[in-house]
Amino acid sequence: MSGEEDAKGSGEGVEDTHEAIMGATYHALCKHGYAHLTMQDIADEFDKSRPLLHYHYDTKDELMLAFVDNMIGWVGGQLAQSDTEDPLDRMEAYIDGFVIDPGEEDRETFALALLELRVQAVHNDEFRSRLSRHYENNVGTIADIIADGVEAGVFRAVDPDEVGEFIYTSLVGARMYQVTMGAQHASRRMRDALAEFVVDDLLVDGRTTGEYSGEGW
Amino acid sequence: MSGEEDAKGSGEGVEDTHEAIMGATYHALCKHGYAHLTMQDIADEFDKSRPLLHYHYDTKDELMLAFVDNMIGWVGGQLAQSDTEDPLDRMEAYIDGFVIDPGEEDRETFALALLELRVQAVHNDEFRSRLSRHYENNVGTIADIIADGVEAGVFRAVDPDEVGEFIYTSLVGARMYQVTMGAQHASRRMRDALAEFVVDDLLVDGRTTGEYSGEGW
Amino acid sequence: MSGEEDAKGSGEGVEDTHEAIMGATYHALCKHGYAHLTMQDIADEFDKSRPLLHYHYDTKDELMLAFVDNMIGWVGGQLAQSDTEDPLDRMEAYIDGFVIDPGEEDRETFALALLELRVQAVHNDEFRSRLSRHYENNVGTIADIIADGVEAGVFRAVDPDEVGEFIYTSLVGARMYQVTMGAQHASRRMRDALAEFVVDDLLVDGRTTGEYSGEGW
Amino acid sequence: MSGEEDAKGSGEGVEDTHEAIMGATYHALCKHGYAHLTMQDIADEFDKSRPLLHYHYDTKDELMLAFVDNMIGWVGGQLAQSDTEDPLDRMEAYIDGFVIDPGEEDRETFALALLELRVQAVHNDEFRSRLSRHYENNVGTIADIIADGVEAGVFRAVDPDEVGEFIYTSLVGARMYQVTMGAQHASRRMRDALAEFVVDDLLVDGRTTGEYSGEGW
DNA sequence: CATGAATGAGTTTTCATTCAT
DNA sequence: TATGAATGAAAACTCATTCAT
Repeated sequence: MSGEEDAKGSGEGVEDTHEAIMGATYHALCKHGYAHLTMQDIADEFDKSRPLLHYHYDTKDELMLAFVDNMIGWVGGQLAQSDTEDPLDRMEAYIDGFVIDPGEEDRETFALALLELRVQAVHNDEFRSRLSRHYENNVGTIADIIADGVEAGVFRAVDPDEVGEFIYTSLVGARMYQVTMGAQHASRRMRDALAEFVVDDLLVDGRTTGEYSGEGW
Repeated sequence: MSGEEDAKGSGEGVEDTHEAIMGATYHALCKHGYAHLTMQDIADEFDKSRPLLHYHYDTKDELMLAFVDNMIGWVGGQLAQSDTEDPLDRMEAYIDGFVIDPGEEDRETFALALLELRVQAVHNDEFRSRLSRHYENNVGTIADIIADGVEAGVFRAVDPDEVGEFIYTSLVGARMYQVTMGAQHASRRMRDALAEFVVDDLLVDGRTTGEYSGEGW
Repeated sequence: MSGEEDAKGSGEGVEDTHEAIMGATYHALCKHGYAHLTMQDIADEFDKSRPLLHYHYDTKDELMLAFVDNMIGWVGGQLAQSDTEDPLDRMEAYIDGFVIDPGEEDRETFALALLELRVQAVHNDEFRSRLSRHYENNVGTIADIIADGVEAGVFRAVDPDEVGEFIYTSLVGARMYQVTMGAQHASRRMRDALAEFVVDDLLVDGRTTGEYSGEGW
Repeated sequence: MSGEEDAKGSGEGVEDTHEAIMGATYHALCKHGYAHLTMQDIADEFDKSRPLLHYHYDTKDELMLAFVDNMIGWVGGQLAQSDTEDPLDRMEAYIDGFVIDPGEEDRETFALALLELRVQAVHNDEFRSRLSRHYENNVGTIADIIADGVEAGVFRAVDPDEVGEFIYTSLVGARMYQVTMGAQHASRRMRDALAEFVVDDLLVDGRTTGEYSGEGW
């Protein structure tokens, strides 16, 4: 009987608690913003006491660093998925991944959290080294898609890194506009603009991305 | 008139002091980041004491709000200049205005300060309303250039607002990548990419922007 | 008998654990000092966890009190030994017992621990009553030696308690100087001075303590 | 008019506050002991707020260090006085300075405070270097008296440093016994014993210190 | 016995703000 | 204006102690 409890109760208990702290940190960050985030704010989003945060993470900095890793890992998991081989489809999936439609508050909130960390990174070397690698991976992912497309003859011969960075930073810029200024649909308008000006331009032959304003490419 | 009030004062002293506080705030913000910015940090960049800041601005929030207005005014002054009528030249000037080359630390620092404020805006309505208008102006400026170009027959018929926002948010995204992650030349690469994929595409007829990688268009 | 109580226990396990805790407390006290001593510090010198300390001693105060008793018992054991009857030899042994030569770090450390407890005693009645008795015993021991010497006609007729306290407090003062201020050899210099000014003076007749600076009396 | 106010109001204001903090620290230290001394305890002995302590001394350590210097300075002032040239009188004054009679609670309290700091010095290099110099001065003072006495032919030829350290450490040992264990009169008994066994022995010729138990030598 | 997890009560420290001058 | 001194509120962090297992 107690064995059963152990298996559930303490088996993953620590990991559960760590996850709970990460979640509490996430919610507190979104609610208060990095600049005003206190350990108390995090504890308030947590069903445990404030000192417990220090039991698991010695300092606030250490906790925030773990949080950065956690956020990155989360995003990394999202991007990895791709169930198709077609470069155009993969590019579509990649770009669509940045679109946040009204009502998707969770995703907007998440994007904001990442943005907050990104700005802190300027003043925090540990943050920067982690996020820097993360953003390079993001650029690398789209660059790989482009490279594959070029090789497959789907895209004209362009520098995958340059165009990849162009697409990525544009998407991030639009998302920031949407998230910080409440510019609704900005990320979707960016998707459409990229389809028209970039993807369409990359396509060899007469293939086009079709209607840009609709859901499908 | 203000001289009348204070016979022994220095006439423009108040304005000077306000300017000095804005400057100190700017330097302190860049050095410490919004999250760790204290009134003492600001006073340290100033040759006056901490209480004097409160003499001029009742609270820190009020000071920061004044600082936001100050920053926006500064930028506004920059963008207004345009000594040509040619839409292509004006677009070139607009886009080039976002390029920050290595060594231009002042401009990078300034972009960072603006970015810090932008992120705070999410949690501060006063900030947001001010910055929101500012960013709409920025988009409006490039949209006007495009509209003029379309009307002049230089650019093909596109929606000026959509393309303007595309260009603007892309530029800001690239600048953020450069500023926060130390991605050198990111803003210049964005300029080149926009020239190739957007401006070139907009041009009616055989006109092109020529060499994208060089200094001139 | 205690084995009966705990069939699967290790017989003297409890005592062993108590001894281990006392040892850990001793090492932790010497390393960190009473003022900064934490239960964690003690647990760190132990191969067991912090809560186990509370299993054996309800509170920190209780543990420290047990530690005081332990320290006193330890010292008591040392002083009891005396394999001679000659008062002069016994006095020599007593005084020499306070000499700590360079390299005898263990004894210096021990003296320091006792000193720390002594100072705490000022603010802790329980400590004081225990240590007070202890120090009275120490004074009593040397007083007895003197009394025996007087009775045996070896020492001239002095008040054993007064001279005993003089010798004892002087030795402790010198040891403190050595231990707290790093005054090497201070305890040995005290031994020599006591031999010259006190013991020599006490001796009846032409007997002298001989060379003071050497090992023997 | 305002000049008058300044001269009194703010002229010595800072020094007054510093002195008040030192005084509050002293009282709090005596009341609670170093091990349990908190900034709050100090503030409680002070008519100002807790943060003000940090305004004047950045950290608790810094405050305590200033306190050590303060204590030493205090003692230094006491010892410096000597209105006679006679070595024997000066030695009498020196030794008597260590006697604390019942009722002299202030002096007992002061001795305790110094003792607390002394024990902390073992774990605090800054404390130790300061106190070490202080104690060397104390030994040096009595050694000088002895040297003068030897030169003047009042004392027989002994090593002033050795005998000085003997006298000094003995006095401190007795005072510690009195202060920590409540051994009333211990310091006075030490005075008498030193007079009988040491001073008397040092005197050349038939001069003696006379009755030891009375006030005069 | 033994421990990882958890917590309440404190401790030092920070900081925006105010006050007396 | 200008500032040194002062403070209330809250911040991060510590620590003895307890609890569930």
